[in-house]
Amino acid sequence: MTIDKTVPSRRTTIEDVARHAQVSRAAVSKVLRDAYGVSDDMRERVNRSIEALQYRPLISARGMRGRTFTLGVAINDPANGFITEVLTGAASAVEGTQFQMILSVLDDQFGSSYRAVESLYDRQVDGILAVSPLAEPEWLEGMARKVPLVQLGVHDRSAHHDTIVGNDVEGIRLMMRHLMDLGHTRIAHVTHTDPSWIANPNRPHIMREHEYRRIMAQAGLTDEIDVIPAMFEDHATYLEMRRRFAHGLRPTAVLGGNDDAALGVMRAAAEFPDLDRLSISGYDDAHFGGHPRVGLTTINQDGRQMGRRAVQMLLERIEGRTESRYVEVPVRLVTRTSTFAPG
Amino acid sequence: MTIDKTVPSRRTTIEDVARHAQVSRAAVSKVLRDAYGVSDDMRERVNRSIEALQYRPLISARGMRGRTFTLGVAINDPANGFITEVLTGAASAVEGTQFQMILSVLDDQFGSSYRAVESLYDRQVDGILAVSPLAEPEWLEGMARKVPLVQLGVHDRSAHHDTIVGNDVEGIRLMMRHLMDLGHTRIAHVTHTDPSWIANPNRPHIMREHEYRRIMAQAGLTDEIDVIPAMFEDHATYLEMRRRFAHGLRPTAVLGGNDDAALGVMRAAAEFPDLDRLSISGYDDAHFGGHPRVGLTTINQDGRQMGRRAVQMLLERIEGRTESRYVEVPVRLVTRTSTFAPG
DNA sequence: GTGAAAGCGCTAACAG
DNA sequence: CTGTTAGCGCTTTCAC
Repeated sequence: MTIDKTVPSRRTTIEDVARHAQVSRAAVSKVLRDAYGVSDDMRERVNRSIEALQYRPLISARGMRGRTFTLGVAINDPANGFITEVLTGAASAVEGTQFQMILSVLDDQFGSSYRAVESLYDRQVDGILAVSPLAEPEWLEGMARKVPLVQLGVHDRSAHHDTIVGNDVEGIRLMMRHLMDLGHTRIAHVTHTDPSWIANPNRPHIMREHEYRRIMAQAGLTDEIDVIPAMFEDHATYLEMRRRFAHGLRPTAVLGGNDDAALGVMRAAAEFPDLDRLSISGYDDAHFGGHPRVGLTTINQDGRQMGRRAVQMLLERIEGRTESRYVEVPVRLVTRTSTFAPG
Repeated sequence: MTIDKTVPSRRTTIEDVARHAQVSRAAVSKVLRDAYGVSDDMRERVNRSIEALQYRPLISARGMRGRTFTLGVAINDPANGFITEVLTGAASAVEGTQFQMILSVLDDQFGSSYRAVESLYDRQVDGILAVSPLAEPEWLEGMARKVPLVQLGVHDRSAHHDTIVGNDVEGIRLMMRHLMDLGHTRIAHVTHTDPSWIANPNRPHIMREHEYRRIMAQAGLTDEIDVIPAMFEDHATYLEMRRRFAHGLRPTAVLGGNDDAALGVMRAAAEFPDLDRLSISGYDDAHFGGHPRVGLTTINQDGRQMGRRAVQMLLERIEGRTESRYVEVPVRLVTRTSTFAPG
């Protein structure tokens, strides 16, 4: 066992730096914040001391007076491919700024984002990015009055927060046209219908389902409408689809409410060889669907770009913008086929 | 535009609650912390006021004196399948406790975990879970002296932090035996060799590579040893493998240093039809490899379980345990084949 | 069983 | 240009 040298039991504080540099605490604080009114000589002395003492400001203490330089991102499911894309984009936008990003994951049994978002608020973040929050619009607006907030995914406008969404109606339109052009009429739609979820017509999956129903009806296929309830998660979808396939259900195409759902359909379909010609498509264009063996046809809404833009908007709000913005990003159809390679 | 009712410009504080309940601030604080010395009557009065005022304690202020009830998890890449598994497990272990989990993502160009971990420390978390941290062991040990810490992935022991790892040596052994039993001799290994990474022989990928080399040599296949450098990320692996395949490199089996690398190999292989019989295997058993169309043979080390155990160990440390623990979880070979289903 | 008061590390007036 | 000082909201002795 080696000897413990330099065990700093007490954290280095601004006071220590001030003493070391022979200046006042206020002076150190000013250097830290790049505030007005410090001589070059002083700045250098202070910086040297900061370096020497390995000083790092305590965010909690900072937060009690001013900013924490922290952006909070609330997400529902870290395993979801689209969310991963958003996070990657968000992280790239934060990089190089003085802000640090922290994530809070939805963690309660009620399937709501309240705790995840509140927990960020309690931690004094300077701004919140709520990714497809499971919360009442009014509640979110209330939060937005207290802290700069950008909401991603849900088509709710507010004068108090910004919103960035994909064009879900257009996305479903593109996909349905594609499937119908291929000659499909028995098109089923897998979506999330958990009743514990917030009933909000502006949530993307509700908009997608709505548009699916509308297009089917308009094409005279009302009788073929088949909305399959499953979680937005491939295992639950797999179980539900397997049950249905086993009961003889035979759509010619299944449109997943998101890519994970589509993957679950594939899992189930793999167990029914007579389903060889089933068309399976998804929504979101998460990374995984692009794998050559999967070759998922889907709708791209550029999650990375959305995450990046969202953070930019949030930073603008933190810097003082008050008029609210509503951004709808374009979507495009991505058609793929699976390339099989054994091994 | 609706009228803004109830815009609480100032946050509700413990002072407000005390006034509302007609007690002292200290009394409220005690109720909050379930501390000793409060009458039932008082507790109820206070709780009613907390409810009525929708009071939520400010974590920053709490942190300045006591705990923040926050667990910080530092990760390198949110898109990595194994990390996702670990997070899922960690989240399940945090659920139901009074702690809240926040994540910090590696975000610097230098490919080091210093900022991610320090940022958690600066935010006064009560404990840190460092997932495969890219940091000098001594540095991490220094952090561990200041805050309860559990390290997951790297085979470094310390008297100051706990460690939980998979049995990487055994994992590679299982996989190599499997491949050799299938008759393979031209087995290549894809791994991460970025020189900017911390050179630590205890990092899992280094241990895996080492064991791969050892087994090849022992089998008299020294000349066949082929370590392919690529990032642990499927795109980079794809590019490197495509280049190699195009140059005529034809191993009969490729062992990916992790699943993502294996997926990248598959992507590249899909472009070379004459590679039909190439055996591709991975390591980690991330969710995606189990998809029937992918059917990746890999080594399972139960990331969820690891994440769950890691959080449990961290909570124990926070509660006062000081003797350090080193846990190695078992691994097992998972063989799969891809089931093709067009669509 | 209860409350007054000190202080955590920092920022922001405000004096000098 | 620099230093003094008053808090931010909470927890924690320590009297009562």
